[in-house]
This record gives sequence, C-alpha cells and structure tokens, in this order.
Amino acid sequence: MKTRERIIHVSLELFNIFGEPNVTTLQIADELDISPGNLYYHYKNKTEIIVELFGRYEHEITELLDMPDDADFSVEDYWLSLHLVFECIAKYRFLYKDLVNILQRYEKIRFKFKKILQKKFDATQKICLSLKRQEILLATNAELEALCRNIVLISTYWPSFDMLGHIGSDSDIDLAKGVYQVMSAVAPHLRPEDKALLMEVSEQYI
Amino acid sequence: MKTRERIIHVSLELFNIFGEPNVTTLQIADELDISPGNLYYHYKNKTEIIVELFGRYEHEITELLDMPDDADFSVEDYWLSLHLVFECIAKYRFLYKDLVNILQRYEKIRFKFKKILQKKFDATQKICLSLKRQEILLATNAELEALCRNIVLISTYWPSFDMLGHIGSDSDIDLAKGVYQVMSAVAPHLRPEDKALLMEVSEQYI
DNA sequence: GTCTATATTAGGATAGAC
DNA sequence: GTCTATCCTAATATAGAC
Repeated sequence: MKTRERIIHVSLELFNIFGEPNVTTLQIADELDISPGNLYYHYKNKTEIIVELFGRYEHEITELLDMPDDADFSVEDYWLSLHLVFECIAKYRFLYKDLVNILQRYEKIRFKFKKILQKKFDATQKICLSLKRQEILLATNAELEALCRNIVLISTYWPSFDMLGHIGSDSDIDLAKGVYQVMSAVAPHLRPEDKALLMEVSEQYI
Repeated sequence: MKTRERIIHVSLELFNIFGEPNVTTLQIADELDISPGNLYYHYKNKTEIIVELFGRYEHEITELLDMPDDADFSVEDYWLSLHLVFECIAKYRFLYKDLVNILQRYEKIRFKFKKILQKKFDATQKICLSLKRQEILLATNAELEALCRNIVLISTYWPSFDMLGHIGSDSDIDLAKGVYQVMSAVAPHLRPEDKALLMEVSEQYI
C-alpha cells in the first residue's frame, strides 16, 4: 500500500479510537513509522486528511441511500439496507463522536453533511411510503414524517449513544441492536401480522 | 454578581455558542473584562469550570428525574416532565455538542453522566409502566424497553440533531419539536382514544 | 519520497506587584 | 481580588538535506 493510502487508513483508525481532536499529526506519523515531514508531503495539513476521509464516507453512504423510485420494499429489504447504513456510519464513527465540533471547524463538510441527512430522510420516507402503499404499514402522513425523522435521528446517533455505555473500553459498536432499535420504532405502525413477524425475527437477531 | 459566578455564567454562554473545545480561557476573561490571571485566581484551570458547570447540570436534571414510585401519571404529566428535561439539556447543551470528546477528556464526568442516563431510563420506564398499569399504553415488556431506550436516545440527542439543521446561525433549539418527536414515538402504543387526543394536542403545540 | 531539525503559534497556566 | 508580564508545553507546519 502506498504511503498516501496508509496515512488515510491509520488516521481513520486513530480518529475512531481516540476522537479526531485528540489525535495529532505526530501520532499518525509515529504509528506509521514515518516522519511528520513525510506526512506533510502527502497531505498539506490535517484538514486535508479529514476532508479526504469525509469524501469517502460521503461516497459510500450516498450509494447506500440511492433508493430506486416506485420499488416495492419488504420489511426485510429495509432491514438489510439499514444494516449497511449502520455499518458505514460505524466505519466513519469519528465524524459522529464530535459531530458539532467537526462541522463547526470544517465549513466544507458542514454543507455536505446536511445534504446526506436529507438524503437519509428521503430514503427512509421512500421505503416507508412503499410499505404504506402495500398496506404493510399504517400511518397518517404526519405520523410518517415524525417516524422518519426519529429514524434518521436514531440511526445518526446510535453509534454515539452506544459508545456512551462503554467509553474507555473501546469495544465494538453493537450495530445489530441499533437496527433493532429502529425496527422497534417502526413495528407499532405495522399491520399486526407483519409486526409479529418482525419482532420474532428481531428477538433472535440481537 | 460575584466574579466567580460571572465566570460560570459567561463560560456556559460561550461554551454553548462556540463549543467548549473552541473557547479559550483568554476569551472567557476577555468577555468578562477581567485578566486571565484573575480568572485563574477563581478557578485553578479550565477543567474546574467544566466540572462546576457539569455539577449544576447534574443537580438540576437529577431533581427533574426524581419520579415518585407508584404514582399514576397522565400523558399530560409526562409531557410537562419531558419539556422540563429538554429545557435543562438545552441550557447545558455544550455538553452534548461534543459529548464523546468531553467524556473522553474528563474522567470524573464520565461516570456521573452514565448514571444520569440510567436515571433517565428509569424515570421514563416508571412513567410508561404507570401508563401501562392504567391501560393507557399497550405494549409487551420487550417493546416497552425498546421504547424507553429510544426515548432516552431521542431526548439525549435532540438538541444536537436540531442544531445540525442550523449550525452557524446559532438560533434557538426547537424544544417543542423535540417533545413532539418523543411523543410521536409513544403515540402508536397508546389506546386509540388517548392517541387521538395526544396527537391533536401535539399538532397545535408545535 | 523520505528524513532531521526547526520555526511558529496558541493555549493553558503561574509569578509577583498592587 | 485584580492586574501585567511571562513561562511552558504541545501541536501544526515548514525548510532543506539526502
């Protein structure tokens, strides 16, 4: 692997463990056994590294959120899609650990992040509307909007929330439980038979 | 107001606006028109200021979360209680802007914060169980646990989530909408007549 | 591309006079 | 209690040799 790429990999790892503000360029260079000068040869400053990482996150999550119009989704489809989104967020969790801080410091990222949130909402709404069309899900438009907003909130902050339980011990994020929490928010809106099915599968999954 | 108290007030204000990591002791002193030396006479370091602010937050929120056992709560009671909790969180929102970062840096606070989260969960569960006893709310134990966890997550991160919408322009947090979002999570579990009543009130409230 | 050495700066914190 | 002046440290970043 080329140095430029190694820098990105190690930076992501260190940022995720210690939090971006607590990782210095020197630490990154140390971890890679290269000199700080070398690091600055590849990236002219720390911001560039973060922007590069954010770009990758943006690219990956955008692909996952690109839902076909007018498709009929099943609850299982939704589950899978949700799981992939959670995995992506977990991979770049450093962004979420200190979200407001990072967005406050890097203007470029701020605008793009807002767009991703909007896409998340749209994708969620598309799926829910599809479930509603199929009469799997029952809800008024107002209920559905509130539900989608809650889902976006939960799926955005689940990794942070879960980490609160075990800061220090940097154990893995419990993604399955995050998906379960979102599903629990959807479940009460489902037709009884679909709800029973969903909760049954959920129980054994977490 | 005594200097010691003025420092706390101005610090809280600046932390909330700019984020704690972005506020220097010099800025605080400047804003107060006192010298940095004077500031350090009253608080031996920045951490002390944060610990003091966290102590106040802890005290205020603990009072709000102290629910009587075996009381019969109405949905309206819950609403009010929730609103007060949101106000408290908003007042000390700097803690939540960079939560993981702050908890990572200040060990003292970490443990106490975890305890507050647990209290939040217990208080929520007490109210939901009371609603269930009165047969206003219908849910299995597993559903209820997931619901309470979602509520704690939403009420913890609503201020941060809402701020994402308007970073830069430091407009106020839309607390009412936060309460509404929580209520939307509760609503589908309510008996139809209570649900209708709740959503009707909600609509005109936001 | 990579190194060593060093410049720059900013932020936290202290010393000592008043 | 308050001020001015200053120190210390850590982090970002650059210069110039190899």
